[in-house]
Amino acid sequence: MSEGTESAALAELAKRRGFFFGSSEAYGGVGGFYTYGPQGAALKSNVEEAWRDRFAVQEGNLEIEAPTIMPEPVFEASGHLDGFDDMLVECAECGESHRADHLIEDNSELEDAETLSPEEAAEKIAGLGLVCPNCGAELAGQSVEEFNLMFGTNIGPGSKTPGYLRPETAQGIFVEFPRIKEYARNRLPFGVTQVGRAYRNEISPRKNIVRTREFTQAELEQFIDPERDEPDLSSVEDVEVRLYPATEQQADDGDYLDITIGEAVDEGIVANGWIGYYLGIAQEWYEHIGVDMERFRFRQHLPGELAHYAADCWDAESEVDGDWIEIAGFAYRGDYDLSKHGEHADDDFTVFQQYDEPKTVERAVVDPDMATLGPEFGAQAADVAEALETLAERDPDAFDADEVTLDIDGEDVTVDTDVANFSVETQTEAGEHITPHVVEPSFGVDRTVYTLLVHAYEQDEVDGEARTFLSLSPTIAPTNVGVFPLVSNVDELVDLADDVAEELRAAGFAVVYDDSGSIGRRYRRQDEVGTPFCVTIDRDGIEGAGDTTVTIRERDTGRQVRVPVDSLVETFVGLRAGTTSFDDVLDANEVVEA
RNA sequence: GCACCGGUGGUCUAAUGGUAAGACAUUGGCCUUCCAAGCCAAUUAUCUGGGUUCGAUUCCCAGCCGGUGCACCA
Repeated sequence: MSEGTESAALAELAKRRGFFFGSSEAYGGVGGFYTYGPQGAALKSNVEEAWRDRFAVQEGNLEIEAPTIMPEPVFEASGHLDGFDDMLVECAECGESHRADHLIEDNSELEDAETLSPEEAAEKIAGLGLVCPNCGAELAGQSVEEFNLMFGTNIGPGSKTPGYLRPETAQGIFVEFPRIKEYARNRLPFGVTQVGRAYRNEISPRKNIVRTREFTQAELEQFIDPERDEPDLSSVEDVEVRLYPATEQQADDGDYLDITIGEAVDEGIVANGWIGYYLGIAQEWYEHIGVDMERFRFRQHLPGELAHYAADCWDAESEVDGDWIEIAGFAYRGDYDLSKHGEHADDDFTVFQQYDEPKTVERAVVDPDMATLGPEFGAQAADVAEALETLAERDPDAFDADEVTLDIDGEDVTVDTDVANFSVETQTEAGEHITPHVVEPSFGVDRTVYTLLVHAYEQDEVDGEARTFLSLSPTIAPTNVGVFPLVSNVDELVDLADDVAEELRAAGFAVVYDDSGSIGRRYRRQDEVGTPFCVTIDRDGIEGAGDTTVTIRERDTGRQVRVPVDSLVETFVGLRAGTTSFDDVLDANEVVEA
């Protein structure tokens, strides 16, 4: 396919065949929201299930499901609210957008420009005669636009409890960390996954389901002790990946690096072993579900591209119409998330790590005599006691004197040293509280579905007629099997086809039964939704001596094989799981000549 | 959000200041055939609002939706 037409052709097919289409079209439509039709919903569900199996079940990770709405303080802690009141002003000359509040603060005495209304900010800009930092043009007269990337709402009656639709599923995991760590029995490392919706009020949704305002993420937060926990790379060290490191992107003749995970980690190209581990798993998973690995790469974020908290980040990218789209991100987030919640929330976001050997330490402690401090200092007594403890840790020598001087709310207070009951004790420390670091593989499910569809979209020619088909993997194809009586006016064929469809459905397959029109037309319908196999019941199969047989047709090649009807379920179980290939079925049965 | 372009049955296209044509698809019937067969019939459309006009799907304005570029994507 030539560039630029692939996604258009797919969008047309997606609408017509029930994969996805714009939502609420009956009411004029709404930007950035899509509805998955029957085929799309099934495909997406299969992708999610495949992800869940690989990243939660196979890894022994813990899956949770948190609400999509969380109260405001969560996002104060996470930093998502910072961008809430951002004001943008666009230069009419060069088109560059600037943060209006920052411009004003940089050029005036004002320090809280963020609190201005957009109208006030626009007046300030005009009043101060501000110019575009990029090209120097006057900004006066330009309107100031406010943008909120989070959807806000109110929780309960009235508007006393503001809340937001989560802009990423990750916060649901971080916020519940104190309880999850208990569930995990306080033993690092452990991973927590969540598949769910996230919401961003995008300024400009684009490229159909690639950037929407409501989307599905599959996220994994791997919690580790950076001092102790190393991933076991043995299962992925030989996995070959195509890397596009920052150094190559910056080089004039930058190129991809085809390399194994083991080498990439050894050579420090992928600096963190955990990131390397998940790149390897992701590589295999994408291949398994049918991403075209010739149109796939891992691209490292450039230094300027990194979020302020991320030490390193790699994106999985797939190629569509000549553009690369981000379909997953693998970020080393350090202890940023849990530290932030630890500071803002009441709960404890640390894990107690026991030392291999308990440590013996000498520690200066005080045991203030409150019976004396209470009457003497009244309401300040507790502060005095606390100040004594702090002083003991910081400057034990101060207790050598007869009295110590403390700073209580800016006031010097003198206390007899005796009252403090100062001593140096020998203590045994069994371990320490650490804030776990986070490695975050985060997958965009919708973009993965889109990639699968685009990469599966193929056209060929059968008997001089163009044919369109989706070469989806049997593992994730939304419809597993089409079942057709060759003709619809022979009761024996129709009855047997009904029985076959029913039996396959009972065995857990998504089956489409179709007896309308010509057989070729029915094959084409299934080709367009990527149904990998069709079963046709014909006269040859039910007449004459011997077992009743039917034919199975393979979507991509049109090859057919005649198999006993009794073997269908077993055959399709193998074909769907990928443990049997169609060639295996051909070898074991009678091939039908075209 | 800005700029440019576009919006006609389910889909893809045509045409038009005088009430919309075709293909494919869909449904029913005939036929019964392993790759979109044929024949007969049927269903289905001018994005929304305002303006100009005797009359607007057509021209103008605004909005909505989509595409592309810019910006944004924490």
